[in-house]
Amino acid sequence: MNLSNIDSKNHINFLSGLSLFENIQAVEIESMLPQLKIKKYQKGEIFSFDINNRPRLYLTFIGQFKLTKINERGDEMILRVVNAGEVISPMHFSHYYDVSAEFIKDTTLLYFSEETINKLVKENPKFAKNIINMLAESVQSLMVTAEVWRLKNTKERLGWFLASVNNANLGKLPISKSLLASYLGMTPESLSRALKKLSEEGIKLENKTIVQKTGKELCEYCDKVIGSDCNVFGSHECPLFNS
Amino acid sequence: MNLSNIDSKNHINFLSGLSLFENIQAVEIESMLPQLKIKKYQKGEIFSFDINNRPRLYLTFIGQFKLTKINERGDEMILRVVNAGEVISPMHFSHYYDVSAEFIKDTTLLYFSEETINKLVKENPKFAKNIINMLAESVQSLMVTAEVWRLKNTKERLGWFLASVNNANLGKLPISKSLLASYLGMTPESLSRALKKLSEEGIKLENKTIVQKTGKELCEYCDKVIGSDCNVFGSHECPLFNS
DNA sequence: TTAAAAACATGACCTATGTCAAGTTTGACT
DNA sequence: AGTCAAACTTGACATAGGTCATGTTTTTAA
Repeated sequence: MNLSNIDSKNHINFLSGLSLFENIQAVEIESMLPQLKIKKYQKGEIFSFDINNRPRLYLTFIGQFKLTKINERGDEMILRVVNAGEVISPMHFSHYYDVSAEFIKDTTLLYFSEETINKLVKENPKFAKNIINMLAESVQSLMVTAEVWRLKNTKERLGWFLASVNNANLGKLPISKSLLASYLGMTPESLSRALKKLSEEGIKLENKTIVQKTGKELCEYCDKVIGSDCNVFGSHECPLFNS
Repeated sequence: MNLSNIDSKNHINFLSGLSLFENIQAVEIESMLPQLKIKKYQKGEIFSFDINNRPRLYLTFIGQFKLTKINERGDEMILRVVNAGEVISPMHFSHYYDVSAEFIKDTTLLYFSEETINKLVKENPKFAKNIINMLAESVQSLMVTAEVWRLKNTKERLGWFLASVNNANLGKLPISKSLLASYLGMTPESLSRALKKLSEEGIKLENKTIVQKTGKELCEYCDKVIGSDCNVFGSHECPLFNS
């Protein structure tokens, strides 16, 4: 796909807003544009990161998709829900690891090839640092996810997710309930029941928005990683530092 | 702790054998030694990666420990079992993430401070690439672990672990059964029962060593990521490519 | 070599969460 | 506005795997 001037401007703006391009000068980003490829996907489409299109780094320009693994029995695990502005780099996965993207909304992905990224890492220590930060964040988020799955029951998992949404997304649920259930590793039925229990504690969902009775109920489900986005984090009001 | 000449030699040999120092010249490694610190721990000791000693990168010179998270109820999750020659970099974790190391054997850790590592990343693109590879491996291994926990039952989890040990470690179990149970997210009782089911399929543990009836039984539990270490991987004998 | 402790195995029972089936609500498209 | 499909809820029931109690084997230490 050829890029018009307007597209180029848009892409430069988009890229320079990403933390992956923090401290990278505009001229330098501009010089990368010829290597930038674009691909559009429709809602519902499935795209497999196989040997031909895994060794890349993808940037979500517009849209939303889920990164999933499916086993022989057909059980699905959602590794991550990727939103506009987020990056995934299957080029850093094992050569033999199969993952698929299933698009939740119409989506436009931008991507660079592995060589382009590796060249940049070699030539620009700041970019290397940004890649390192991105991977470190993936590690962190996977460790937290593992913990949530392993040590929390359904109600706690849901509470944890709502607490994180409340901090990061102003209480607006970014995904549907059934997708959320799958992401949290439970059935929609269990999510429904968990929500019922939470509503007894004063935590409700009204029209995809989180509503708390006093506004503090979700604090019980917060942790230090998601809490660092909260405006009372670390203060005397924050239960995480008062026990 | 001061380092003798002999220690220095040992450490240089040790470091240059790590994939983290691949393609790094011996002189360069030598120049880093003044920044290298050493700490010894005894079996059973617990060490918390808190604010004072998290911003580092640790290299396991001798010994074995488990990286764990514990929740309020006291349930423990093993994130990783770290063996001699392996690296962990809590400096790349979130500022607020608490993890502990519990030493399974007497252990000697070497470490560099965050500044030392970051300086090296800045100055040496090859080292930056090695750090990126290390983090990418962490991401990969956490994704696989998540999949194992989420999509496999106890028997399959154990089978998967035995298959990976069989490929990577010549069939010798590197940890005790109760530690393994905890690592696989089940109770020792469940592991015992899972082992019983596997023995009906011709897979047994004799004196911490895996014994298979025909030698192919574990292939059923293999996947493409752990299989890439196997000597029949990808050939017509390999069930992963024959279905 | 033996005693004590730790690790492991086995059975009975319990519980969280999955499955299935039958509604009910919501939302998208004429 | 009305229709249909999808999303969600609720109840009855099933089951994998946890808990607890007891017995056996292995390891450690004197």
